[in-house]
Amino acid sequence: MPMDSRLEELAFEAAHDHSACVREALSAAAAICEERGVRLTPVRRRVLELVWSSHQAVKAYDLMAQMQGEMAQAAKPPTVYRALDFLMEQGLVHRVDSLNAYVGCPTPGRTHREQLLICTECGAVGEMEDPAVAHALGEAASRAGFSVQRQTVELQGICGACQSV
Amino acid sequence: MPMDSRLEELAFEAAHDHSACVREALSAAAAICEERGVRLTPVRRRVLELVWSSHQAVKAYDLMAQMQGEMAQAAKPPTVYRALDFLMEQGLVHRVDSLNAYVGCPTPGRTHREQLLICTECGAVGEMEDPAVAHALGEAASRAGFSVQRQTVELQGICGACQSV
DNA sequence: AAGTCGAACGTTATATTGTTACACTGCACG
DNA sequence: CGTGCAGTGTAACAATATAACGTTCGACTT
Repeated sequence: MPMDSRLEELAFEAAHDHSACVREALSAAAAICEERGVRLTPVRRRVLELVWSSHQAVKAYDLMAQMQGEMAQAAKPPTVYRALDFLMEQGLVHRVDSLNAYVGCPTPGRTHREQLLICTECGAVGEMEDPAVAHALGEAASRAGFSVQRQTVELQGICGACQSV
Repeated sequence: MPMDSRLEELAFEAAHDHSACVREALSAAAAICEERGVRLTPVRRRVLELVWSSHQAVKAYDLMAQMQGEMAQAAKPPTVYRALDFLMEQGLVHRVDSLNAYVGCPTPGRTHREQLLICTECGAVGEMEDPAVAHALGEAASRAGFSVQRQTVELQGICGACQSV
């Protein structure tokens, strides 16, 4: 089994080697930043690592709390928000609007119009990019005379793993 | 022309008799609450009226500011949030997650899975309920083994009126 | 008529989330 | 060497939302 790219299917798999997810996300991020000539600084890298500490969406202030003590000084809000802004610009992290929280992108490196799946039971956040959804949204919007720039699609429900409990 | 139900098409129409929108929204709300045996109290009615003061999404604290002086005492956060919670439960108002703001529902009275259209130019928020979108989302989610309970679909872009400027 | 109950609202305080403004540092580049 | 700029540190604050508890008032019971 190759090491890459089942990342997007793992969010709802109860037991998996999550440390591999983190390693893969960090190394993909490093490669992407390298290629783009932007800097994955220690602060940014640490925030990304903490966002990836689980498949659940993470709150900005929880990141701050976890970074207390490990930086020279305590991490203040701007530090964390700036890192998150950078990571979102690079497509490495998504903001989950319905939760005011942040989740690592399992398929960074290409821009996409993802749809998020949020399990209300276990809190895990998965991601899909369904062409039929994209197409239907585009069609419907254009019938309404509306030109779409960005989209927020978040489905709340129960993931497969939680259904079979 | 009947008085009812073009409400959902008016959000992006530059010039229309908006006072008619407000009247219609309020009378529909009164009828719905009557029928359901729930109370559209003065506070709730006033909040709904203010939410409908335009087709743009309204911030909770702006509602409070507008209600200063007109209530016996100043409107405090719980007053406004409770009214908004009630109006959302009754499907009279939607929360726009990507804006932390609230907008009147143009087609209350039936529950639905709406998709919001948010114009980044004029700020107007329209709403559609496209069966193909609903179907595509349902299909894609169920292929992912995910059982959907609620959905947040918000498209940011430019409305027809703003495109033709 | 008096008692009781619950929904709605008022009040105070606080929690949570995010931004502004400005200072400092260190490295890339001339 | 300067000089500029990206990144970070710091302090203050703004914006959004909730918790906890008290008060009012009308419907219903007795």
